[in-house]
Amino acid sequence: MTQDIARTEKQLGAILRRARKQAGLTQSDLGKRMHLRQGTVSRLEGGAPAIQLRTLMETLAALDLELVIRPRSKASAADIESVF
Amino acid sequence: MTQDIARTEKQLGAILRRARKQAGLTQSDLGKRMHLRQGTVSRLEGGAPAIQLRTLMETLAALDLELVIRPRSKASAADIESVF
DNA sequence: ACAAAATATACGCGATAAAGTATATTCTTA
DNA sequence: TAAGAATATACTTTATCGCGTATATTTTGT
Repeated sequence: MTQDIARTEKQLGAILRRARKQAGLTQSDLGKRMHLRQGTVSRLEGGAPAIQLRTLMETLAALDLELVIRPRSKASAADIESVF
Repeated sequence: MTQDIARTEKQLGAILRRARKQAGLTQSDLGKRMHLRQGTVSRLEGGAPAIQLRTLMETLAALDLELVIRPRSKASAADIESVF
């Protein structure tokens, strides 16, 4: 699964956490790459809604990820939380 | 063209602006859909980096868009998107 | 060219992010 | 099960959000 859909902050956080772990990084490691506190990374991954956009974009860059914006796919169930 | 890559806040803003116009909405129209002021929509579309994540997610929902997070495309042979 | 509509900015205000620093709590794993 | 590591929380300070409201500056249509 190289593509993950995020419609909520929580989904987005879960995706980022998985990507970070896959890269073998701790929150502190990742934070050091972009001047973010470990605690800030924790909030982002936890799905805090009031995180700043800059923080998200920096994190994506640090994890070598990119954002794709597209019309909502209809096929998928609206229910989410299906994190294994 | 149904998929737009955003690696910076400015790119993201431009994509949202295009989607809004395509939906035939003004910034005020869009703002009313989610309790955001016209001025806030303006900043988001302008690429302000300190916009809050919640604001982005609400805007995506109001425009019936979704976010996809994926590894950065290499732009070489692996770039499947540029078939057009 | 002009009026109307749309968008960009601005100010005060309450709320809150993120820094800096520290500690508590929850995993790991030897 | 007891470290040790990783993650979640907390407090103060500084900066900025988004609101409400208003206005300035484009952009659009006739």
